[in-house]
Amino acid sequence: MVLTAKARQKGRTHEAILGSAARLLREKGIAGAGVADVMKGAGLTVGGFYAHFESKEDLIEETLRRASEEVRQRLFERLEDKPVEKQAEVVLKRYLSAEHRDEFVQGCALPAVVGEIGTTAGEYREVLREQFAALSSELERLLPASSDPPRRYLAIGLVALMYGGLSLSRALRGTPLSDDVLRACRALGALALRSAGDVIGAARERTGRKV
Amino acid sequence: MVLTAKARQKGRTHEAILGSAARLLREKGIAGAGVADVMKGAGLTVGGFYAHFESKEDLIEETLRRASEEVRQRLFERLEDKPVEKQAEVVLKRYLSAEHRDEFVQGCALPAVVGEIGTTAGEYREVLREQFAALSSELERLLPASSDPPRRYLAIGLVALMYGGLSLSRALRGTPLSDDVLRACRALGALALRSAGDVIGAARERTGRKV
DNA sequence: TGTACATCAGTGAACGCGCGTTCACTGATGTAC
DNA sequence: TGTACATCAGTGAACGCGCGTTCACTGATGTAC
Repeated sequence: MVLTAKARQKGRTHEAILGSAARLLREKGIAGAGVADVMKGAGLTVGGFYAHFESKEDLIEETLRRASEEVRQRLFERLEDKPVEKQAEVVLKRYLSAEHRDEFVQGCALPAVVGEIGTTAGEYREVLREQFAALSSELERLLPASSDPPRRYLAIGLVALMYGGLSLSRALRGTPLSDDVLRACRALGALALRSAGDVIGAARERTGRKV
Repeated sequence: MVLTAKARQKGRTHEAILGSAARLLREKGIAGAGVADVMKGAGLTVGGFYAHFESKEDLIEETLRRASEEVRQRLFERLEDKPVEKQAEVVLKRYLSAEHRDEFVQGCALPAVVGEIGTTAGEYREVLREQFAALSSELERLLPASSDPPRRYLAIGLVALMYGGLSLSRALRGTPLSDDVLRACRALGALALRSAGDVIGAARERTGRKV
């Protein structure tokens, strides 16, 4: 027997803690997601926490990785239904939707953590770097070939636009500006995608070959 | 005598506290800017704080307003030297420069506060709304007439891009991605500005009149 | 102008509170014989 | 299979610490006569 009943139960509890942490993290940020609250959200008491994680820092790192991966998966799923040249825009619209802004349980956690990572010693900088890179390179694969800006930069810029828009929209929740920000970012993103495509088209016309 | 020496001294101290608070706020965020530290930075001790501000919340509101106004002023100064059609891009480049990213003393405070405003009860939402609106409408005045997206939305989107880029770049400080993010956002912004201009040009050609 | 009192910016210790972490303990599960 | 012991996930109170705020106090400045 590789896994005893006890070990299986521990695994389930571990997941429950991570789930509770992800929810609180998105809603209240790193500092706002207290260990006692996280455990309460998983139906447990504080003391048991350290049987599962070395420290709060450890929990946050694992939660960030897990949550980012989930969001990324949901963001890029079922794209085959859409025409290739529209797929990037679909991702943009999913991310910059009012539903995603209001979705604390499953939504993107970046808006709740980037500021804190920037202002504190930055223990989580590496996790952010790796998750940001994963997001932008997955988006890059949906972009048309482009030379100005290069495809990689276009992807990075779009992710920054998406993050900035969602972040501000969440912070402005309840005011009319909140929806305006989402709309504006969708429009700006679409304009950039269209233009990058056009540049390709124009270049192709001029040079008579693929770029 | 309208202002006694004592009152003048108090005014100077008030400014010193605000200056110290602005510095700490940009560097460490709202939660990280402790009242005792702020007072120490102004060469004072904790207790005196409440002769100047009702509460920490009061201090942060005043600091946010003051700091945003200063940044806005610096961002839009000496633009007359530049050709009209380049002014918006100059603002973008100033905001998304490596110098601005590293500038804690005078740089933009938004990256340090937006996340916290989004995740806490949001006492500062109104201040953010008003400062965000001021920034985007000042930028709007530098943009070419545009109908898709409308000029106002273009401005809002660009501010979100600027904020997102600076925010991520600061959080990724020290990694190569940090510079890439700035570069990518500058390129994306420039592309959008160019394209919005082109759309106008194209529409003008088609319709034979000003749009 | 001089004197006696009032004001109040600023001091520094103390307060209550919430946080991350520790710790002695419990009891169900797992292991050894 | 049954029994005695070991393990360890989870409990809940307690710890130290940093925070925002309060408070009795000081002493220089301002006011009234």
